[in-house]
Amino acid sequence: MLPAPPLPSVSPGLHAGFYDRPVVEVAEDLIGCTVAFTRAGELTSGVIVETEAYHDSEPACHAFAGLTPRTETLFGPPGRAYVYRSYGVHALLNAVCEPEGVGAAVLIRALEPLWGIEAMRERRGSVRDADLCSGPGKLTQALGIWLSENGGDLRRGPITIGPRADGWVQPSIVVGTRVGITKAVELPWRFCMAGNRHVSSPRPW
DNA sequence: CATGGGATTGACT
DNA sequence: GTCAATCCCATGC
Repeated sequence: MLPAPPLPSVSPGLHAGFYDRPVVEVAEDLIGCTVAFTRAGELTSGVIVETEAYHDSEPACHAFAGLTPRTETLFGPPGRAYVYRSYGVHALLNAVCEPEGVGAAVLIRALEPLWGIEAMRERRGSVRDADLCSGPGKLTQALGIWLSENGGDLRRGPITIGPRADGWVQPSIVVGTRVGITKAVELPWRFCMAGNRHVSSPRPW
């Protein structure tokens, strides 16, 4: 169960040091935090219910091949948005972690919608509400996040990630292996809010 | 410079 | 369950 939702304003972002830690730790701690984005004056936000960690030491991470034009943001300072195109079709949102010079990020894979649900429905078409943000490509579509947001500061916006709400109760978190990759498939670096209906498939329970 | 492979989704069988 | 869409960019010749 989620606590009462925060006010529908852009909450202050998490402090800079939050992201300057081991990426797997940040991935777990981001569960329950809030992503917000305003496009065309319309605020949409949701609670993070699923994440995955990626690190340049393992081959599933884009940064594994080193610093390239694509991975510039990944190797940059922590607390920025890494947004890239997936399968030529979708935009995927990540939070850059660990010190500058280390290529690491948390992929935001699913949200439980909080505000702007009507705007999400308009952008997503006729899908069940539980599927508005139940996948990494779905949530960027629902919030209206595009590649131009790559490199943005997650504390200042336009995309912000705010802390867990007051009264937040730590839920049980289910750990699993990452989705859709072919390398380093065994690493248990996927984190999901247990039993939450907005977690993407395949569900780890 | 040509090639091929995705951190996915939705439509269809 | 299968499969196409669609494009950035890393890799290799």
